[in-house]
Amino acid sequence: MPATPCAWASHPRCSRCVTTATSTCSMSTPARSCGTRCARRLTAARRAPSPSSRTSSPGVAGESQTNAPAGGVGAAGGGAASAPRVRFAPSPTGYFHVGSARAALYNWLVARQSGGTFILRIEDTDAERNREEWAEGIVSALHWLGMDADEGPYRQSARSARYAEAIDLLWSAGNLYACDCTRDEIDARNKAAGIATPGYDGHCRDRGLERVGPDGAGRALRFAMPPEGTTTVADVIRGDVVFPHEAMDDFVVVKSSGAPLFVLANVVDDVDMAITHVIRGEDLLPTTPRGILVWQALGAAGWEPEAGGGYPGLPVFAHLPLLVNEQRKKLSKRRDPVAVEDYRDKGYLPEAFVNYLALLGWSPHDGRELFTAGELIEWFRLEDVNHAPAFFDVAKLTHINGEYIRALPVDEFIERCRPWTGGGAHGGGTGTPAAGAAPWPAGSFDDAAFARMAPLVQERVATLGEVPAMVDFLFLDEPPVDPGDWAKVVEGDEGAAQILEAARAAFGALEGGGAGGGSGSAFDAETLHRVTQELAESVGRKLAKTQGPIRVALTGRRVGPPLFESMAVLGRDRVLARLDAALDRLARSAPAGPPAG
RNA sequence: GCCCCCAUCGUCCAGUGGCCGAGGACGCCGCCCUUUCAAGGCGGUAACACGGGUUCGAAUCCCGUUGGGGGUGCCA
Repeated sequence: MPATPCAWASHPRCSRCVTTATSTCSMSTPARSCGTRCARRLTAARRAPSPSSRTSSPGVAGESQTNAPAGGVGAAGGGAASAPRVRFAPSPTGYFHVGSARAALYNWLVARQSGGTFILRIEDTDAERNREEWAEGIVSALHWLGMDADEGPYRQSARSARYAEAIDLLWSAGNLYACDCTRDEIDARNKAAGIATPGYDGHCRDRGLERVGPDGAGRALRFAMPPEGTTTVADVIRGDVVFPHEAMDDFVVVKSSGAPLFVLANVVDDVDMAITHVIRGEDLLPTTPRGILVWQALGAAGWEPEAGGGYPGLPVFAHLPLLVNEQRKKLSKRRDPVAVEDYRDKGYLPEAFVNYLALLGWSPHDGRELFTAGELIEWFRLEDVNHAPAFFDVAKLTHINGEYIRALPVDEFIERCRPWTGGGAHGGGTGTPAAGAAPWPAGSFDDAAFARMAPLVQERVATLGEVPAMVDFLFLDEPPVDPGDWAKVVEGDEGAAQILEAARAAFGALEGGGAGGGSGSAFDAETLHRVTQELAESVGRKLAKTQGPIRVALTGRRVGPPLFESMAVLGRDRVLARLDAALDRLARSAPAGPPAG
């Protein structure tokens, strides 16, 4: 097998690495990327068994098939010659999977960094997966992430005529044969043959069945595999992956209903849409050789792509490592938090989410972990993507989200909170939790009050969804008393009543803001801090221990934004009223009196 | 069963034959700061799966083992 040049078309000087497996790429920036990966691929290629077989099957020629360009970089699909055309091709499932989001991101990055086209194609050939709102959900999730498609969304369900053409063509060319075996029959034969869990045994391959049975029912159509030889997937991330044909069975390409299956529809679309780079999950790697065979069979049969311009060479492939859970298993929707919409609703910022997604399987050479989409586009390299599955770590996502929130200008932070605070109108599009998510009555939100608290809240939350609980005490008539906090910090503290009484007196002596009365001191954070400090000294406690009961009385919880600012925003009247109420409640629930003895 | 992929701290990455007595980040632990909680600062914990080989020298290259994962559908 000849040395294989790097298939990564956009790489300006990759052809330098072609010569031998030991040659070192001399390109300067970024130094490691090209030389290393190409070296990897070359060694992988050397490992591949040399093709030797020949076939007379109805399928395509049985020689070693590969998507590696034969004569140099420029031969790989349209990828090298023109701007890349990448596609994100999810099947609608009712929600947007984080793994899909990452695949979409990597595709989007390749398009953006190369002046290419990012195409969205909904793979809904399966009638069960064909709900309109599901497709809309994909579009809106992509929009939220800032990755709008340049083309599409195309719907496979709207392209059946095209698939029918391809099927007829392949049938005429002898690549397909009809099969009327049932799954049970196949299993029975395999079992009899002593094979545990096998594929199709080729039973109908030479029976010459018609596409339609005597009863008028359609038959499934299988692709006739070349019996010998191998097909090689030249993968940008993994190098050459060789699949012996003898280990692949004759796969079904058309259902008995006449509907096309994944490999067929997927390849027809990629050809028609002139896709140059196929970037998707590693779970599709084992089916890629099938797709390559179909791609080649279609070309050999004279298929004319919708896009025109002649039949395209194979696309460049890149199979991304899977995203896994703590059990190292593929993320499952049943037990793992995989819906992007849920993260959106919890208050994760799209830019933070994208940042984290990018880090799952890739990182810039300088070790930076926080970067803008623009920097990502500039630095990202598909060939630098890791090979091993990555654990989707919500804790780290959350940390990064917190970094992004804290970096926001306060004004923007306030705006971004609107979907959760309910105050004013918000721009729509990015927002999200269901309307009325805020825990207070619609009309009681006070923009000015929230604005005063915002800087303090901003540095205390890691997600926007945590914001309401930080400020709800300001917009509710009664503080939302946490039973546990009340029991521990107020009821459980023998000095609480004394502190509350003293606080009531000290704060009451301050002016409420208007003129007249009081000590002449304003009801502001600085003064409140000083007064509370004095109060603490008078009862012989530290400020930290003193503010506890007051905090719970006023805000209902023992943790929250700084107390004195909170009190200032609350205002003198409400502070005094809540202190009274707390004293009242304490008197009723826990009759005072020192414990005996 | 068969085919394929993968293997550095608990996690995500850095590492591409000597600069590695392995670096960063998240998490965790401790200290500092401090009106709670965060944030921030400082310090700490913790990994090259195993065995062979190649080499003067291997986390790095090769082979094998083990382990994990994916695929094996008239799903995608």
